[in-house]
Amino acid sequence: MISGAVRSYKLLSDGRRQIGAFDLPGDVFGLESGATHRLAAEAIIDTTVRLVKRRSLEHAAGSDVNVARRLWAITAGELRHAEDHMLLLGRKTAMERVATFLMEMDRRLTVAGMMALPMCRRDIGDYLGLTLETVSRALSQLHAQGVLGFSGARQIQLRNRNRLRNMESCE
Amino acid sequence: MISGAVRSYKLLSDGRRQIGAFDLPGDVFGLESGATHRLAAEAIIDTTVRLVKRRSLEHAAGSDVNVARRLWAITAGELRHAEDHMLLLGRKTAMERVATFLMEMDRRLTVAGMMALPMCRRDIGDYLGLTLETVSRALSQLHAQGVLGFSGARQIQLRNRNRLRNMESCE
DNA sequence: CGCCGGATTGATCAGTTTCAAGGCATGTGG
DNA sequence: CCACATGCCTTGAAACTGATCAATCCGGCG
Repeated sequence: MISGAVRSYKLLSDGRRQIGAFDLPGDVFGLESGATHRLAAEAIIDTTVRLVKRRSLEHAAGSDVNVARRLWAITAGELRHAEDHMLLLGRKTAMERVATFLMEMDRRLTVAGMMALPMCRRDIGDYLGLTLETVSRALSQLHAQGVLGFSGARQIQLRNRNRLRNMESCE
Repeated sequence: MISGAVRSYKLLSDGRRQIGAFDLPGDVFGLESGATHRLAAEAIIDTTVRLVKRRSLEHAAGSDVNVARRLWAITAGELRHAEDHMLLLGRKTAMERVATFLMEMDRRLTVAGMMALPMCRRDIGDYLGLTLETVSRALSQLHAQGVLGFSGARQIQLRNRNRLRNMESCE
């Protein structure tokens, strides 16, 4: 992916949604070993992606061991993320989830001390297995504690990363 | 894996546990593309596994394209399972989780109409992001409804798979 | 027979969701 | 330039689901 932001998700028949990952510039997504699509993907904001045909990938993987290794490594990286995320969804509290989310996004998209979130509160909730209200309340609480500052709802500055790291409840 | 049953899990520092997968005979587990271990794995019952050295795998993958493809496919299969499980953990109700669990185990270990669960209620809870009490209550309720029968707490016979499939709340 | 770990069941509690109201920014048309 | 509509976000109160705490129960085994 070149620029923008994408959400990859699954839906239940009644509309409940679980976002499995947010894809940001530099990420590879939609990669598949088998035949069928696993997750739906949508751009959240204006997005530019680089398309690679399955055919040409298979060809390259078949002829070059390093390409094959690289493809495997990408899938393994996604699996690692999914395993971390299962721990979050199954066992963390709402505040721990939001803290973990902020640390992840800080790592991936903070520039010059500011983090510009491309997604709305509902998307964050569907990523963390929470409602948008619970996400909003957690962010408000962190703001009240001085852990973060806002410049508009989606422009966030982390003021106390240590505090946040403690709230994450890591392995 | 030859025989037995294994649980693969992650722990939080305070002991909360999330089981990412149960591995049963025929499954490959512990496969890794990078260097480090991602999940801890423990046998639940007496278990026999076939060990393969990382070194020899890497060698085989480097020289044989089909082996490389197969390794990638195994990791991709684990990713697919993790994505389904994130949907369960993030968005399904307790009863839907238990129903999904029963359908999965039915597929993987029912023989002659009986399913012999190798894991205790706590393990099931830690797999489904629930407490052991909630799992027990859901199973009791299904028993009362005639959806399943017990012969001892871990010997289960599914009597109404259609009903169970409806409770699963699939995609 | 009596012990022991695992399982069930009951009562209460707490965290998150749900429902509802209102606020704030952005954009559009008069 | 202002009035107003719209989408997103915040906040409050009530309701609910699943967690916690606690008491048995059951089955296998020494």
